[in-house]
Amino acid sequence: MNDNIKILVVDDEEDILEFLSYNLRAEGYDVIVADNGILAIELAKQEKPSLIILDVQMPDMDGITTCEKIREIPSLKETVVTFLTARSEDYSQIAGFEAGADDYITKPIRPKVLVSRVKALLKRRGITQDTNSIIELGDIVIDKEKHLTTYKGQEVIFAKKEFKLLKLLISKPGKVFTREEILEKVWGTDIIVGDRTIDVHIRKLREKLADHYVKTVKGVGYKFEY
Amino acid sequence: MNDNIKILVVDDEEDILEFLSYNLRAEGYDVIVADNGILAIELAKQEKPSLIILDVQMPDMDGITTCEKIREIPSLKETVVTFLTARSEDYSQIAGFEAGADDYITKPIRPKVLVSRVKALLKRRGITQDTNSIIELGDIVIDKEKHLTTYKGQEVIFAKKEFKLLKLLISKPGKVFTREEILEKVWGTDIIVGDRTIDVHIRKLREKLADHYVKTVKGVGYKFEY
DNA sequence: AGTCTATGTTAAAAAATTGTAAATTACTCA
DNA sequence: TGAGTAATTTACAATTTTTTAACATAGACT
Repeated sequence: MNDNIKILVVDDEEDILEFLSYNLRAEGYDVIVADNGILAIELAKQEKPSLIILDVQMPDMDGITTCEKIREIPSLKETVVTFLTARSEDYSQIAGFEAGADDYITKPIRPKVLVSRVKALLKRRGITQDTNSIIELGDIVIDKEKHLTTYKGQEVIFAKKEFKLLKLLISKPGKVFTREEILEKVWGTDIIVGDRTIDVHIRKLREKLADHYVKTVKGVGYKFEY
Repeated sequence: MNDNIKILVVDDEEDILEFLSYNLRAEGYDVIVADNGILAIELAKQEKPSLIILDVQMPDMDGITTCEKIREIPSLKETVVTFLTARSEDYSQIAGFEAGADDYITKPIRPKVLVSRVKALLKRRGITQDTNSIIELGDIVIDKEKHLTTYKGQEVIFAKKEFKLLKLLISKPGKVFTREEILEKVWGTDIIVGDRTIDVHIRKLREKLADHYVKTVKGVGYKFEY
C-alpha cells in the first residue's frame, strides 16, 4: 500500500530539514532527507524520489553542483528538482536552471507556498498522489480505473452503482457508513430514492462476494469488514 | 454530542465575522467570535479553541500583538493561529510568522478556499473532526467511527441507544448525569418515554460490561466510573 | 416495623429497521 | 428502436431494538 510520492530534501541546516519534512509529511508525502550533496546523490539513486528539494548553499558540494550530478544519472531523468534559495540570490537562479532545476522555492519558506508549489510541480509532471487505483484487501482486488473486481482470483462484475457502493465501503474498512452518507456519496444529494434501494444494492454485494464482508449495524448503517 | 472542533474568529468588521461564521458553521465547526483582541484573548483562554482566525488590522490591539499575547498563554500552546490579511500586506506576513502564526488567509476570502485551508491546517496539526473517534478507558475501548466497542479485547455489540448512552456516560467519567440530562441527550427533548426506559438501558450496559462501571446515585442519576 | 419512593428486573408487546423476491421502470448500446 | 441489463419500487417477511408493564427490592424516613 506504500506507493506514496517520495520527496528528498537536501539541506545542511537541521532546522530547515525538519521544517520541510514536517510540512510535507503532513501532506502525505514520504520524505527522506540528506544534509549534504554526496549523501543526496546516493539516496537519490537508491530511492528514486519523484522530487528533490535542494538547498543552493551547502558546504562541500553546493546545490548547483549536486543538481548537475543528479542530472547525469539516467535513472533520475524523471525526477523533478527544485532549489531552495534565499530571496535575493539572483545569480543562483540563472545558474540553477542551467544546472537542470525545474523550479525555485525562496526562503523564508511558508508552508502553504511550499506545499502548493510542490503539488503544482508534481502535477505538471503528471505525478499524482492517487496513483493508487488498485485497492487490495485479502481476496478482493479492486481496480478503480478499469472498473474491475476480482474475488479469489475470479473476476466479478459489478454494475455501476454497486461498484460505487463497494468502493465507498471499502475505502475505509471497518468504518460504519450511515445510510445518509451512502446516499450522498453514491447517489448524490439531490436524488431521492426509496427506502429499500440501499438494501437491495447491499444485497447484491453480498451475493457477489461473500455474505460476511458487508455488515449491517442496525440503526446506524453498513460497514465493510475483512 | 458536542465534540466538535472549536474555532475562534476575531475581526472588527461585523460583516466578516458573519461571513466566516456562516461558512465555518456550515462545515460543522463550532464558531465563537470576538470583535477585538482583548475579548479574543479572554475567550481563547476560556474556550480553548483549536484554531484562531485573526484579522491583522484591528483598532486597539492589532492581530499581531494579539497573537503574541496568545502565544504566551501556556494552555493555548496547541492552538493553531492563522491571520487574515489583505493581499498586499507583505510586511505583516513576515511579522506574523515571528509572532507565532501558522498560516495566512488573504482577503478577499473565498468560502471554498477558506474551508479547505482550515481543514488542511487542522489536519496538519492532527486535529480532525473525529479526533475523538476513539475513546479509551482501561479495559473499554470505544471506536465511534466503527461503532465498535471492545471490552477486555472482546468485541461487545451495543444497539444504537445503548451505544449513545454509553458514549454519553463515558464522555465524562465520574460525572453524574441526571435522568433529565440523559433523556435530553440520548432520546431528545421531544420524545416522551416511560419511567423505566432508562433503567432498562442502564441494565443492558451493566450486562454487557461489568456491573460496577455504571453506578447509580439514588435520587440524582447515573455515572460511569472506572 | 411499616410506608413511601426510587430504582432493578424480567418478559412480552410494540416499534423500528433491515432482508428478500419479484415486479416495474429506466437506461444503454448496438 | 428494442433487447437486455441495471436500478428502483413494492409488498411482505424476518429480525432486532426499544418500550412498556408488572412486579421485586432496597433504602430513607416517620
